[in-house]
Amino acid sequence: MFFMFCSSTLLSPSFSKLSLSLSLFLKRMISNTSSNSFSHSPISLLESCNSMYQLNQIHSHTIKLGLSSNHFFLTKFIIFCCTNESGDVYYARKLFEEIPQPSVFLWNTMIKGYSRISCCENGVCLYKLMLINSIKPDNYTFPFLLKGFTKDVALKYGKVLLNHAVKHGFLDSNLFVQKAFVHLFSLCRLMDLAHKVFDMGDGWEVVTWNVMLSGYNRVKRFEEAKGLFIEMEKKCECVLPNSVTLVLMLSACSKLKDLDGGNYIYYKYIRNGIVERNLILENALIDMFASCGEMDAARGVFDDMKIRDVISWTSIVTGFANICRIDLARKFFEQMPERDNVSWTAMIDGYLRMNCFKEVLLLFREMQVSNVKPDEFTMVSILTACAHLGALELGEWAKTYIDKNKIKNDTFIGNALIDMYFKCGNVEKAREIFNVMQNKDKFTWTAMIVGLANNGHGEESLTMFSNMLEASVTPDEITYIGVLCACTHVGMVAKGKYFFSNMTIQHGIKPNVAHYGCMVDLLGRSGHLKEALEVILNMPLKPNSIVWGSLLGACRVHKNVQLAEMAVKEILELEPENGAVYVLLCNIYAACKKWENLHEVRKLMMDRGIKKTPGCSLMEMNGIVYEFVAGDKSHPQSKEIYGKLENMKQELINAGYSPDTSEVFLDVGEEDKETSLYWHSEKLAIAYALISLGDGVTIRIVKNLRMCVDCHHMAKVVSKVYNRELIVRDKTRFHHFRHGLCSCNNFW
DNA sequence: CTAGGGTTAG
Repeated sequence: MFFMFCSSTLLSPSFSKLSLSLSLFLKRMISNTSSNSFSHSPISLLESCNSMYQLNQIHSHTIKLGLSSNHFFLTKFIIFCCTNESGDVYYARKLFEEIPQPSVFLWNTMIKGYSRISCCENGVCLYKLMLINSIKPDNYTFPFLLKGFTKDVALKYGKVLLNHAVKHGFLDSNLFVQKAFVHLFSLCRLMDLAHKVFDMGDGWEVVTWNVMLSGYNRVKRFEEAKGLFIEMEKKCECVLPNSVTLVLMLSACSKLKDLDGGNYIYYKYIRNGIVERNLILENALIDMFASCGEMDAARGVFDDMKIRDVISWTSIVTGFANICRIDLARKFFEQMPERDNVSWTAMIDGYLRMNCFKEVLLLFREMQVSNVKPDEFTMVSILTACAHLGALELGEWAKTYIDKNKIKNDTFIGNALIDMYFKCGNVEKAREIFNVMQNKDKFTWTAMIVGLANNGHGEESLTMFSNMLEASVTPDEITYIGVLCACTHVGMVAKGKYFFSNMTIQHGIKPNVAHYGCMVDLLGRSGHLKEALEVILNMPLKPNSIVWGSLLGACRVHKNVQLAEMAVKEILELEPENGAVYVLLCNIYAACKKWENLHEVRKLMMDRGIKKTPGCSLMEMNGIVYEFVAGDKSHPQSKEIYGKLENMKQELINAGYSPDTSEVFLDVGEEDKETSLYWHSEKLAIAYALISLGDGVTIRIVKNLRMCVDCHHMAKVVSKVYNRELIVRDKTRFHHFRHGLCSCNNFW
């Protein structure tokens, strides 16, 4: 009735007439509040008000009637403004200020209002004000207050508020208060605290269990989520998992690659229909199977689904990409009815995993054409591809794109940028990014340590490492690989040994095969071949081909045929198809002029039908990446390039370059090896750069194999004769050439 | 309270 009255008030042109009746109505209402004639209860009438506009009407009339400070009305107004969907909390606050001594109830209502509109800082202010006014919080205060907290605010005030709740005795008595704190600590990732509070309560409903599980998932403590779930199952009389619980558990199993756990959930709860299926649950199932590599099972779920969304499809694409079935991933990707940025990024990452960087960039272009906006995940992948291609211009374009399109510049992006700049040889820019990054994680520091080491700044790399420790960031096994790398690249044998032993002593990291590989590399490159061999023979793990490969590389440098033979035999035991190893042995024999042995190996290769994969070099120009393969003539300007090489040769020889063909042999196909017109891929790239790149532009080349002596020598002379800066990144290290100087002093 | 994609080394 009152609602109708209000409505007509709003619509009627003769508002004043009606407003008179309202005044009368209100007066009667007040005089009636204590009477029993509630058949037309004034309270219930007021409560049927449902917009701020209506509330304003009533309020202004109470003012006209001189009832502006009437407690009953103010309270009702505040409740409306704080709890109704359309209520204006700031309006409530003004009214609240007019009440000289508000009750706890009113304080709580105001706090609840701020939580409703997600102004939790205001809620906290009010809570503080409440304490200042000597009002004690009750067991409603905390649930209302905490409800609207964001992660940051929760972190800022969570612990203090917990102390308050303990002090007032709510925490061990009131389930609602406990629940509010479990939610809060789970939200701000303080899972140990959340668990503590959780253990104080008993008989939790399923939602609270779920909050705990999702909290553990959020902080990637999946094992503990599993443990909690097992605990939950023990209490099956009191609480049963629902579909949300199962989704959380499947997600944990997916991240743990725990197929047994995933199957357990599937068979116990899902397959038999104990818990009803829904789209989210089925997608979680697909994801679990897919990340465990069980694509048949994943397909089974996928095929049986009544409704599939873009997430279902993307999970299948990701699953195939993860087991390196890029063809099947692509097939499903093509068949998708719609693709979002996650689908595109998943496909892009599939190619990244296969080291198909050109496909990455092609796909990215396609993505842009189809008008799907990349986000920070996509851009990390693009930057990673640029890093591997040595595509600095493209990488810088990506950075500009990120800035321009306001893509979230998070730690992942920063790390990827640092890595990209280092891999393109731009140390200065990498440092710049590092310096402005506000959140540095272990990846950031590791990228710096590795990047500086690779670019010949070994000392600075080790300084970074001590800065990292000072910043209380815990290094992992990869950080230590970087540290050992730094020692190797500047020949600090003693320091390397020191760090190798310290890694276990200080940080409890057991050296893995790769670390032993680093030690072999460190000792071998610096000429301590016997010691390097001892490391291999005494290591507690089975040496893999990389470890033996390090020794082999060192033998090549220091021309130790005996050890090299031994290493090769070991490697060929492990990888009989590894063409590069045969080639390396041939190179060693060639370097020592042991022609007979060389022919033997050559014959062995022929008999076994081993073919060496051709080396290739990449170079970027104007954002386009060019690929050069040794001896190849497919480039449209091939003639020019070879011409340039021929006339370069004389100029270079005049400037002190003497061609060294000892290592050429096996890089060439059968037909080409007799001709003198054979050129390494990086030489083709250099020649092309000299033809096409303007003066003063740095020539940047990425080579997928080890740079040979001859090319190294030639690059040095090129930088002098043509006054060019040259950066060549090969499989094992960076080579900077400027004015004929090489920053890679202990190249060998 | 619930589902999909990201960074480092060898």
